[in-house]
Amino acid sequence: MLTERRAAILGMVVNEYISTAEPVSSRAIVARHHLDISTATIRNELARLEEDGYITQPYTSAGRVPSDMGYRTFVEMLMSEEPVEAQEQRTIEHQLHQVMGGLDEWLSLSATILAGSVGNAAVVTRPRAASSRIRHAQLVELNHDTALLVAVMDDGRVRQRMLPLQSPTSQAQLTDRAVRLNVRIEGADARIARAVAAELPDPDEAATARAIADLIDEQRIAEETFLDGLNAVLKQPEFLDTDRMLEAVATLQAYRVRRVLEQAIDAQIGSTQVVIGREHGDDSMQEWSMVISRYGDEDAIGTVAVIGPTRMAYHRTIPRVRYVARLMSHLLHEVRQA
Amino acid sequence: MLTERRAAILGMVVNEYISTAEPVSSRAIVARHHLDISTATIRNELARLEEDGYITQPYTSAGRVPSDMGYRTFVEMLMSEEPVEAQEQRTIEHQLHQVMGGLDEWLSLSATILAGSVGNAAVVTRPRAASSRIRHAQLVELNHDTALLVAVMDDGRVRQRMLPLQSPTSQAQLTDRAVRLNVRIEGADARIARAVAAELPDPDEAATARAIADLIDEQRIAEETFLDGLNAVLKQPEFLDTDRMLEAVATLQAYRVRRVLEQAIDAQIGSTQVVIGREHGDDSMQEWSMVISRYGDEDAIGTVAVIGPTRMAYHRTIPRVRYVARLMSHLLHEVRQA
DNA sequence: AGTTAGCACTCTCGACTGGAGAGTGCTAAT
DNA sequence: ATTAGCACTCTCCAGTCGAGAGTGCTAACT
Repeated sequence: MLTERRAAILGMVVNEYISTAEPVSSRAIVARHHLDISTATIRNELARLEEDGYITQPYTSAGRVPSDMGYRTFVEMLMSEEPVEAQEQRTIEHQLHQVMGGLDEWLSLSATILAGSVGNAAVVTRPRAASSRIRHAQLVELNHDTALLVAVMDDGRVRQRMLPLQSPTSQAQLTDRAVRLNVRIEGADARIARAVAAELPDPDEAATARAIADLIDEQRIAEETFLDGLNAVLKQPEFLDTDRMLEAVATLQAYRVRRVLEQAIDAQIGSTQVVIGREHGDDSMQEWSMVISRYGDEDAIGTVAVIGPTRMAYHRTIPRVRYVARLMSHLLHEVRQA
Repeated sequence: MLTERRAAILGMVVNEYISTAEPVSSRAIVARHHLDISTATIRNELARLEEDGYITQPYTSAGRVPSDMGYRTFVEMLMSEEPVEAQEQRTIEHQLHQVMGGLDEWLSLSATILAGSVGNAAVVTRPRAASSRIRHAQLVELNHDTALLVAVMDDGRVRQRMLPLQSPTSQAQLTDRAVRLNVRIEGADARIARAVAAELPDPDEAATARAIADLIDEQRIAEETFLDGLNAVLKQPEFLDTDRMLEAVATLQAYRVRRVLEQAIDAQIGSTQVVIGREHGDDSMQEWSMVISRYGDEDAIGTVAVIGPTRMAYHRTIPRVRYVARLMSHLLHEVRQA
């Protein structure tokens, strides 16, 4: 049973370990919090906490280190979130409004800002439309047997693909074809676009419509990720031997991270999910935690996440991830409102 | 004076050091090449080479390590390039033809392939048009006071930017405006686009033309880089303490690399440039070498480069960089031919 | 002249050792 | 239930030592 006092002590252990990265001793706890109980009492409680699996010792007679379960309890019951100060909010919003370039730049910048704010790596994925629709298509002549198909999607993103031409076609003819197609296909999702393609008598037009349908599908699936803050993570004391550092670089650049993001796909927008150490299925993620949040709306959903060692400042990270996710929902909304 | 024998010995030292990463001893040289002269003779020659600055000793009575000048001499006079085997060429071309996505995917994939092929990090930059021209512009309604301006450039790339509208404008009106503008502006570079803007009576149309001119400029300047192979470099023995590893990560992610690429801007297309250690102006690049090649044609030029420790397999890297650059020139040509 | 055997000398590197110090668990008293 | 006291464990660091690798120099040899 986790008595109130034991819970309090667990909280102190986690807090202390998060800030010092050193196993926490009974003496450190008493000294730091000016407690009126003795170190021996603390030691008894620590023994119980260890028995119950909340903390472990790296070796006999060293201080205590939180286990995954310890962190989990901390996150769910013990921690008090550190709000994002108005000052910091202004800084972040300001940086984010600097760039009026395009979606990708926003996303990349968001990852950078978030990573900087929490001192760990951050990942942002492109919003993926639940059901993507096309807003507008255009055909541009590239050479005598190829055209470029450019499609603007309803979330403001642009996709392109080369389109082989059966017969030489002038730019004027291409523009004409695009105009005709737009009338029929505007606002269509992939399924409707295919249906339209099937009805079109002209084979070239039909091929174009099918290509558009493909683009819509790709749009729905392609989930590019923007990662930043590698340097920041690698400076954490958990990686101060080379093997671990190499492993860390490999882990962060691998697909695994993406897979975890996909696992969290059922999370609610607005809510923030925390995955700690072994809670990832993946062995190579044992020593990592992720704080994940979704952004967007019913139609298009992306992911913001922070990745770092399990010894992570959850009480700072969680509100910051949530804040950035909310900000990005707003940004996305600004672009998408038709 | 660099006698013939001394040059040969220098070559052996460099080769040996490149493959073992250990200071090269007189005995190792004799043993490896079954020479008919004694280690003492080699030692005398090594002493002369050191006197002349081609090699150094990490500490008294250790083996010899090439200096920057030693590598330079090796690259220019001693090395024999290892050609890219037909088999490897096929593999690379095959991988590169897998993706028919878009320019960016090609570039990113090229960096990955090159990095894998030489076991070091690789950087590829987007081709930058010497003078960029627009091929086609399109306006798409986003909401009542914003439109999306989409411009297809003559190298097939697409740039976009949001365009504030003075007064509510329908999609039909926007399309109409785009058609009118295209007539005047197709094939224009930034300067011409500005001239057209100045002549247009309608303020909205003029604003659009100016925005197009800005996009053309951005296109010319924006030089996005694709980096891959971080893991590969970090596995090199020169980084097996954490400080150096961290430094390496920082160096590779910093702008410095980009600056060096810009320095090499006057290089001929087709030629390959090697910058070794202190030859970079930058102190933080002391221990790095780059093999740089340009690709493209008179109109649009990009850069391919490999970055690694000065102890780099130049004889393998140089032909591979050259080969990939040539390949990318072809690819670019395929897209650009109008 | 250039080459080479022989040898003393230098420097690194890994293994080993021996406290010092931090921290615990246990026992017995409060 | 709490606590003082103490023996015990384990890490970490600094110092030491010897083995080994490699050189430079000298003197003899071709």
